[in-house]
Amino acid sequence: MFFEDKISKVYDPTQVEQRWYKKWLEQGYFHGKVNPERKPYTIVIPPPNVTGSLTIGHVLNNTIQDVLIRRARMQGRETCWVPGTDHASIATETMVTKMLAQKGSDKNKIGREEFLKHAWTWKDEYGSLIIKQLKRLGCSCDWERERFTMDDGYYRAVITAFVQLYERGLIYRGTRLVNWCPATQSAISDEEVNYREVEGKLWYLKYPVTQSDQFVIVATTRPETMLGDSAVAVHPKDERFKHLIGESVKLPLTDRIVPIIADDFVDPEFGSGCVKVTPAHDPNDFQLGKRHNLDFINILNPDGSLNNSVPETFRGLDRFDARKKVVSAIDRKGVLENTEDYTTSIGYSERGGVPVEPYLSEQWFMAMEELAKPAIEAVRSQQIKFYPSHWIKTYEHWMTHIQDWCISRQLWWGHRIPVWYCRGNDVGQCQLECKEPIVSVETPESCPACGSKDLIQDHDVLDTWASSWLWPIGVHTWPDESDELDYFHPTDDLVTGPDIIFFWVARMIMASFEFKGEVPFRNVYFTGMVRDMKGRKMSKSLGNSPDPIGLMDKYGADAVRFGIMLIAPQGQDILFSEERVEIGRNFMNKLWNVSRFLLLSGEEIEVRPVSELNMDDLDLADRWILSRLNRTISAVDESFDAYRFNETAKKIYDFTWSDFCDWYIEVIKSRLYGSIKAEKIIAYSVACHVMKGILKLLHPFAPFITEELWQRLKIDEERDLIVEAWPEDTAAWIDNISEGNFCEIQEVITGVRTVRSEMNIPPGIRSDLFIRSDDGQSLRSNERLIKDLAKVNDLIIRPDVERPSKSATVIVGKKELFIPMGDLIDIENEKRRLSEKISSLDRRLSSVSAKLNNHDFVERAPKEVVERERKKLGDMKENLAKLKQNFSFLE
RNA sequence: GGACGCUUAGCUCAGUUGGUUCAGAGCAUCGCCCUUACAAGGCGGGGGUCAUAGGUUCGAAUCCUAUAGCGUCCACCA
Repeated sequence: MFFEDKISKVYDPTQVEQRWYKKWLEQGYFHGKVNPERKPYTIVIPPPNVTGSLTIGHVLNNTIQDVLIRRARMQGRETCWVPGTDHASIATETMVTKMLAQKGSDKNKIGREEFLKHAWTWKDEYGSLIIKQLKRLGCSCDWERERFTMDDGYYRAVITAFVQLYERGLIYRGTRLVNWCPATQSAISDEEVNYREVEGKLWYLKYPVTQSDQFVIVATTRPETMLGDSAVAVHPKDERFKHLIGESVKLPLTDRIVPIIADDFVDPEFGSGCVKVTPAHDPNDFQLGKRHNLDFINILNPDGSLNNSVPETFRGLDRFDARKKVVSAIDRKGVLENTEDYTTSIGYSERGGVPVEPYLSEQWFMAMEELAKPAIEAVRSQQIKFYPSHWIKTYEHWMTHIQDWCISRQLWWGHRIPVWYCRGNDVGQCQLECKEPIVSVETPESCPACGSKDLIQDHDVLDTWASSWLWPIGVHTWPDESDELDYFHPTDDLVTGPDIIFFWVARMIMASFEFKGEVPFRNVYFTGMVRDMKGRKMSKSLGNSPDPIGLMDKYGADAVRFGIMLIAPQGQDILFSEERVEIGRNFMNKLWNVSRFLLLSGEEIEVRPVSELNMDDLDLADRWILSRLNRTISAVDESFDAYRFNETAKKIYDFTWSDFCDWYIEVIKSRLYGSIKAEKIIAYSVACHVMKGILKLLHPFAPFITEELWQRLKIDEERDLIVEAWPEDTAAWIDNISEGNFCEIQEVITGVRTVRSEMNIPPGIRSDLFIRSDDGQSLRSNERLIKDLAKVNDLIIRPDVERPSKSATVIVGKKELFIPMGDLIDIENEKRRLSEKISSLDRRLSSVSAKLNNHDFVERAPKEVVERERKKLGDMKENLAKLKQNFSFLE
């Protein structure tokens, strides 16, 4: 009877997905234009690194954005989701350097210009991979607006921002102790350092006090830095060492004489109470050095090896080799007092993966305090909302303790700092003025002070985040004003991970205030981290990160999207496994098959819009499902607006599977297969209406399959689903009475099914059903429904029904159901069943009556609650009596 | 050291304002079914003193306090 070729039995996503993505693009549905008639809805993508490929984290993040933008599009907003990629200065440079190394080349050999050529080639080759993958996922980005953080326009934005901040005095150059990554040989920001606990040692060293035979003992985790010591410090009030303050020690190995100083910083309780001070290689010692005017002795080369400031035997050694050699040298000298095991936390370079060095160098910094002020206020005042809100505290803490930001990097791939230095003219005049750097958006032709053309540009590039912090304004036309910029900025929602709250979120807020005078976005949704089932982070080295493309090949993009949305509670980490995607896949298949049913069974049935149906012709089930649909719509809207996507997905899932498929479709089968034309039309029209409502609600989550099914079910004047109107909940369809009546019928059917199942009645065998009920009106008018779904032959509903012999009993509400079973009945089984029911009801009854016997409860609880409990007690007593009576018939 | 989060069925997790519908879902498990959309399915069953101890309340998975375990972030001790 069914034509298998018309619609397959199993949903096959592959060609459906490709076909629809192409069609949507051709129709220009993704592109947003300035349109004063409509309210804009904007998102900017957190630009993935050009070097990257799609991870499960990206799937989660971008699915959420697509869900948001698709719903907004259906709600009639002018949508614009700007995509793009990040040049990822240090990450990309590291990869290109590795690639060169494989070819036997290296960046210093080929020089800056040549290196950048390689980098651009690399970018052109790999940069589009993740973009392709996002398309595969179904992301409805405005691809005509795709940007790259180093394209020409964006470059100009970054440089302009630098110049403006310099002119405001917020960007300055200074010599400071910075986090130095010896692997990439560049400074990095505080945020790019990750601390890890490491098993190390604490070495106690004896430093001889000059002109005395005494020693002071200092403890250190880094003995090699003793080569750069320029003092020993003690606490000023420490009685043990008071007499030594102002004296000096002679450093072993270098024989340098350094003073013993007093400073509150020293904790007398720790170690020996004496601290060696290495101002050029430790942040605390740096402060000490400044306070006490000590020498800053830099002992390291940029690659982490020891330089010429140390005795010859140590020169050129790597810092870790030097440590070993220093330890054995002092041991031989007899000044190694003691060695202890010691766990300490060491900062590692996020990209380089090696321990960072506090390293004295000249860098560019951005003063942050002033920039932070409006940004703090915006979040505090809820002008920007965080979901979940507990991130506010983290944000505020960082913002109120904000440090100046080291923005220069000793790298080549990135935005080269727009600063030039004059090397003086031939005459050699105006040397003084030439010391001022020339900071300019345009490349200067000559020195404004002396006219020399011998200018040299700063070698360094900017931190990646000093470009991506402009993303919301930079992807449009900034620094140029335009209608577009004003129309699409601020954006509505930002979806990102909490791991970049400081790197990116906080800085974007500061940038938009600084350069555009307003917030960059109104809401920030922080996703959780995606982990494996053991709770471990996804990582390449663990091999536990699944390939999203492989998953999409196997299950379809919709299944992947829906599966992950179903398990992504707001702000909670997500334990991912393929099983989740299977749930998505199964649901898509369910959806496919219920549509298949409608398409195949409705071939010759006329469909009418529900609004044109005569209300009086609607069946109880029709009213019920329409009421449920409308409740679902408003529940979906509610959880959507609260950014609770997992809840939203779950509601659609439950309604579709349980209400629509398991009940409504089963219920209407008798009408559809029957011979009354009018009934067919009504049931089928309602079913199609509900189905289309489901497709609309689900479209943001599963765009491909819903569009495909929509096309097959839609009537001519309807548009493509992607731009169809989002469903409105029609309050008029909400029908409490029908819901109550239908629920009663569901209970009767389930009750009968349970008994049949427990009594092992084969499904092929139908039985009669007697219902004793004072109020059987609603049941009687739905006889057919009960008969079909409960496999009943004769249905007798009367207040005075006699209990047939050899029957099983079920109590539903106030009704007694009797199922005559003839010889199939197992009396012992039925006895056990009933007595279990009796004792369980007995237990619940006594708990309710205890409650009602409690004076305080009756006095203090709201009236409705007490009334409810009273009614409950009454019903329970009645039911208990019925059960007991029926039990007695079995004796 | 500071901040935040988590602990509910064998597993993975929902549970928004305390009170019918609060103890739920999926997977797993057990029983019966290839019933003309779907076995990636249908029907039915079993399974939890909601981490622990106190407290608030007539009433707590839900609010408060403490404890334990797990996790994340920030600061950092030479």
